[in-house]
Amino acid sequence: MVDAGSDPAEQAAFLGRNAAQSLPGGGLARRLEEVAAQGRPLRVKLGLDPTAPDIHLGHTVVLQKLREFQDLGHRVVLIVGDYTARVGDPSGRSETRPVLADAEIDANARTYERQAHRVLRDDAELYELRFNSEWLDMSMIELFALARTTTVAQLLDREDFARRYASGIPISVLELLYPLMQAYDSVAVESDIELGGTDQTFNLLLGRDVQRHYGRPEQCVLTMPILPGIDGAEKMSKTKGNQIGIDEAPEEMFGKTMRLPDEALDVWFELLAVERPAEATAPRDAKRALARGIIARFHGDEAARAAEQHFDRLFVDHAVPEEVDEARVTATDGMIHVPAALADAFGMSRSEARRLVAQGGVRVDGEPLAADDVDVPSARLDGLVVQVGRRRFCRIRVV
RNA sequence: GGAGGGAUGUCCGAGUGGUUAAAGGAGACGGGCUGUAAACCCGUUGGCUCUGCCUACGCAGGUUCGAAUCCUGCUCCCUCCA
Repeated sequence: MVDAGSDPAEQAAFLGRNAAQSLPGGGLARRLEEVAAQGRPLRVKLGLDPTAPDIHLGHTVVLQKLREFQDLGHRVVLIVGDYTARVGDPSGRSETRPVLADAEIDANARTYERQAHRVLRDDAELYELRFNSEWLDMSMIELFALARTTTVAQLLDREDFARRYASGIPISVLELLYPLMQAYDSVAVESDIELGGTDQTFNLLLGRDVQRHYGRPEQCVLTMPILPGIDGAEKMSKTKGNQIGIDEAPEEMFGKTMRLPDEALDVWFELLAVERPAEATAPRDAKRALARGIIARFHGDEAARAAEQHFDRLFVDHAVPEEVDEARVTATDGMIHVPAALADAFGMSRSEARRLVAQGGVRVDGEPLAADDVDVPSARLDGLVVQVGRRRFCRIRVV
């Protein structure tokens, strides 16, 4: 498990080892001592807004940290922001988030909980799930009390708001309210410590102010660095399409990890807490180890091995994968209209299919189709695997 | 309430009556090189029944042989003043 003793100072050092910031300085250790004296575990809060339907590796950095708290016997309070999702966290945003429909939020919330459990321990003593609609669906009077705790100047002090305000990009009052709602979550669940990415620093710290206004003990704040996406540069996010979702197939995870730029290897190893191979290991092999580690966590060792084999088969041996999707296409007078067949098989437009063929990006049995292969005899494709680019495959079945 | 400015393709951003499916960049995709890395080179990037046709520059109308470009109304946004 975790090689940290029960001594508060040791625990604090262990928990803070790969964190970005622990605020206030020394606060975590003090709080650990307090609860130890009271003979209770810490209440460790994490809020997740169910805005995107899937949890990706970026989220797991913080979840993994929560898991470490659990492993030390502390209680995790996971808050699904079903209410705050109706506002949209403006953190790091340069523009207003689109608001989601209720049904969508509910579905996402369920997915989130299920996925979070792939990292967290589902032990009643160590885990508590709350929905913030439970307390945020408050009366105006209560909202007034909350709104009184914070000034506009405080809110506009936040970097992203300040930047938007300065450059004339709209900020809605609703967005201004967001940090207050998140802060109120802390009041409601009596959190001792709240986790989040570094982009959450302001919100997390505001939680302290608001708790103080409500006469509650102020939470400590632990922020984790932001995991870059598979482009190695920008924050991992579904919107940017640079994510690895924890529900993705092992083969996908392996391939995507292998595409990670070398420069990002260190951060990934550290933040995902995957064991690093020896110093001298070549980047390519280190990356393989990283990929195996990631897959082993979510799919198990066996899947990790299989994924690596699959990868070798495809990209080292340049062979066709064992299992490929099959598409049924119709032939007319024994001829197949290639753009139509490709469009159906790969979910692209016919124009796109034409372009790819013209560029030599479509292969059948390793042989590229020629630009004038628009209508071909069905025998040329029937039962064969068509490859588009380097990693898209589909078997064509004429019906 | 008043005055002014803005809305262009996935995104950013040119274009202010005529070879404009719309410069340029980013991203993405395909090819080459490779370690499915980076860097680099080449190409593509609205749709279709594809040497042509259709649809596109916030929405709806109008002027014109011809509009993303001009006019009218509407929607949304920004700035300043009250």
